[in-house]
Amino acid sequence: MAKELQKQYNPAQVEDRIYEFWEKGGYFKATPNSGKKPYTIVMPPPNITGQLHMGHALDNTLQDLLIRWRRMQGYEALWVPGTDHASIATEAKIVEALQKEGLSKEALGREKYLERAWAWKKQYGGRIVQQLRKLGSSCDWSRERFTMDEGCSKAVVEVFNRLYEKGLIYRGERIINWCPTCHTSISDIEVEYQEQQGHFWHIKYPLKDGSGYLQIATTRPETMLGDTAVAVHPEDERYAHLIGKTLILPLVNREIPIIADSYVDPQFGTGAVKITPAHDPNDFEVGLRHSLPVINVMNEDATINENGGKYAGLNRYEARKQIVADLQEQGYLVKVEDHAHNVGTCYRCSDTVEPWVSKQWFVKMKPLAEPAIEVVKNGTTKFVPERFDKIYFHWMENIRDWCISRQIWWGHQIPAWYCDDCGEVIVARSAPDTCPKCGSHKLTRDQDTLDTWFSSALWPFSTLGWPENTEDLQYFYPTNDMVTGYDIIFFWVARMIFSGVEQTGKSPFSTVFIHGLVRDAQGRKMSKSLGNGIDPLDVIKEYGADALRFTLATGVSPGNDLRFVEDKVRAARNFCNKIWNAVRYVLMNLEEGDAPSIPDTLAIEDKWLLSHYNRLVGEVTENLEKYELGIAAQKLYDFFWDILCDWYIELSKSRMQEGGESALRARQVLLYVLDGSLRLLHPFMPFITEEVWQALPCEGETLIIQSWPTPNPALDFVKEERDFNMVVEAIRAIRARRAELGVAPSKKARLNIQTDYASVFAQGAPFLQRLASASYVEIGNSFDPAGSVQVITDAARIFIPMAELLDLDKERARLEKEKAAAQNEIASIEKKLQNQSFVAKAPAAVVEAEREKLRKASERLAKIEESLAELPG
RNA sequence: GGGGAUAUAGCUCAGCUGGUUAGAGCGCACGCUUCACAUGCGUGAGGUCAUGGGUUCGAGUCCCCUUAUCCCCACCA
Repeated sequence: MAKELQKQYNPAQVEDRIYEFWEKGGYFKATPNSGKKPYTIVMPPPNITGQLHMGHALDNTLQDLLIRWRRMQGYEALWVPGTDHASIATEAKIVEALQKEGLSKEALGREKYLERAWAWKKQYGGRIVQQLRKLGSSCDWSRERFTMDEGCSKAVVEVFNRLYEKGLIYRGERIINWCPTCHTSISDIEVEYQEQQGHFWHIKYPLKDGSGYLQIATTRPETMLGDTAVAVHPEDERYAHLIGKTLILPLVNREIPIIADSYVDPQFGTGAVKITPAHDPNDFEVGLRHSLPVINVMNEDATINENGGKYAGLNRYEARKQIVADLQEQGYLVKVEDHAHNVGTCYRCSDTVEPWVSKQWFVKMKPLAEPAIEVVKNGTTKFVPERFDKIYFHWMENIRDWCISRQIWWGHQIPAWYCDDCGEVIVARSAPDTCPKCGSHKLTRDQDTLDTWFSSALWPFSTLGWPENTEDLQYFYPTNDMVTGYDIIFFWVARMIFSGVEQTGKSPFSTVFIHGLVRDAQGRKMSKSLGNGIDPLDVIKEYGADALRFTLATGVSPGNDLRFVEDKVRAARNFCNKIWNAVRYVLMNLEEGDAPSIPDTLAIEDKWLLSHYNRLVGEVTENLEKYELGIAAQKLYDFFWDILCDWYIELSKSRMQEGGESALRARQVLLYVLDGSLRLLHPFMPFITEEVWQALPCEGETLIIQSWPTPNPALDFVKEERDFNMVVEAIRAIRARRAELGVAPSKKARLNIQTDYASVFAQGAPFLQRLASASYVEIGNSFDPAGSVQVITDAARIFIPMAELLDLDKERARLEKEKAAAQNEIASIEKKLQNQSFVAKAPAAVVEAEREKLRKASERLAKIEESLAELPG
């Protein structure tokens, strides 16, 4: 960079080159048993179907920030990257691609289909991984994994077998959520409920003995084809005499009993509920309690099957229409009401999900949930922010069995075989060739695959080599931080915790750092259908990856959503430019042999800067430890821009011009503070800090592995910091006064300073000249106020001889105003200090701070009064 | 039905375990071709910290009520 010295930072010329430098240099690689303490993050694997979106950008920025920080702190920092096969989403894409060629997966056959799928994965699976590099993600790519690679697949088979052996996986005919479009079962959490405007149909079912009717109400009349009972509440007096009697199901003419079950709410509807065990989860339960037959009336594509008699073949909506029409015609329909109700939809395709009875595999959750609750209760694993543990507990405590089988082909095929001869079920780690029960060789493997989250649940340890007891696993597991969005706590985090605890005996991570969703400027969720998504790659192209990262990391408080506002990115880009130019300034003044160091002799402003810097080091580190990344970033920004650039660099200019020892020392201090600041900024903005750091005469080849600064008590120059603040305050006050009077900055003026801190102001004199337009600075005990504009600070009275601008009346009015303000301040502090309980109960430091404030305000007031008294006229 | 979040300057948001004269960026006004940066510099205007109570020597910060917006869970057919 030194040669070019462009005025503006151009990220496009830097980022790819720096990334390659790091990757080729092997700086992202972690080595087990290096003698350092391990620090591990396992990346939430993005779907191979996906493209990088803002959510990924946020998630990975936070992870990279933590990894880079810990790496610099001297940990053996490992960030494991990888991708997820995303069973349903990927299958949908492949099927779609096949359709375009006029093919179907059935026509192709499973084997050929899977070949196509793998080819597809090969072609697109690397895309998002490349995009992650653009962000600056410093993952150990040599350890990149895929949920369907050999190792992860082995882990899946192992876990399935273990759980089966323990009786925690079972196969059964249950009611599940069926998506007719995706053509598979989905788990309870994959169903999203949407409120829809529907109807409430009141239908009368005739009693078999001809003594009348029982009226029921339903939102889904088509399911009556599968009714096997009508239920009433056992204590409902209206219906007590009917319990045990038989009804004739209209249209179908099936005889069904009237049963009593407390599930029925007598207040709701008619107080009588049609029971369809095959098509409603609650009815299914009722059916079990009363041993009712289960009559499935639907096909996989949600058309009515042969059990639906004349309605067979109709889709669910046509069937509903027809049935309602027939009921009306035959006089069974009593009335129709409007009724808003929630309809379950598929979280992938949004089609209406059908509760449907079928044979599926399930994980028994209760025994797994208990220890998983325990590790969060006892603090082994913590949520940041804490409030998410409540959500976690609530879900875990009310968990139902997990349906894990999916009727699709892309994924981990279930390691279960069925004997064609005796029907024996064999779950095994590898394909068996004989049936252990009957000896038959005719075995057929289960056609289903596992829920994609089944393999994701094992991700923190399967990626480290489990079930083998690898070096990586021993050293890096359990991992430290899991960084993910709150939307995925149930799908993933909870399942990783119970899987980790069950399989490895350890919770997979100590902290779950939860972030929110990235929304658009109006606060709407970014989505394809709204077309309001902002492509992070576009942002990187326009503003640079560092600007994007800084934007995402600042103003983000844990767990809260954040709005993506382009103005913020622009501000971050400007900050990059500020860093660039600060370094450029130093390089322009650099002389042979300069290096970062703390000279033995320090000027007051050097100490002022170093003291600020030293405090920053401590605070930023503390903020990061508490996951307050946004606060840390804000502090770095303020320090760099305000303290370092606006003040120190400006102050240093006089010294640079003078040259000599003083200039040398200024350069050393500047280099020292820049070196440290760039280290602190590196996790937030890795590219520019690396680029610029390498151009500085700092020791070492690359910033990425430099040590993280630690506070140095020798740099706490409390007195000098306070003293120099008097000069800063004076400069500000003079500038303000001049601006108020409309004096052009180019118009220099003499400053006569009356102060009790003569030596401090003597040291500050050159700065008053440079930064407060002083032509000459004189420090003395008293000055003739005549013809002078006055500026009063806590520490000084400053006389600016500008007779032509002096309006005595205005001057007096202004001084009176300042006097009143000072008096008010003093009064309020005195009131506090006179309050005995304040002095007694407040911490000593707080009381002392109040006294200090009072002292300063009093000094100022005295000066104002003096000025007023001296005012001529 | 249950739980949670948010409400601070025109806009977007900080404000950690209670003690600041309540902050930042953008925007706005005024002034600057100051030899790192106009993606800049200086100065300034702008806030009853949603309402009402309470705890406390002291509350934007803790507790309760109310209002508004948003989210999650449950899913009475």
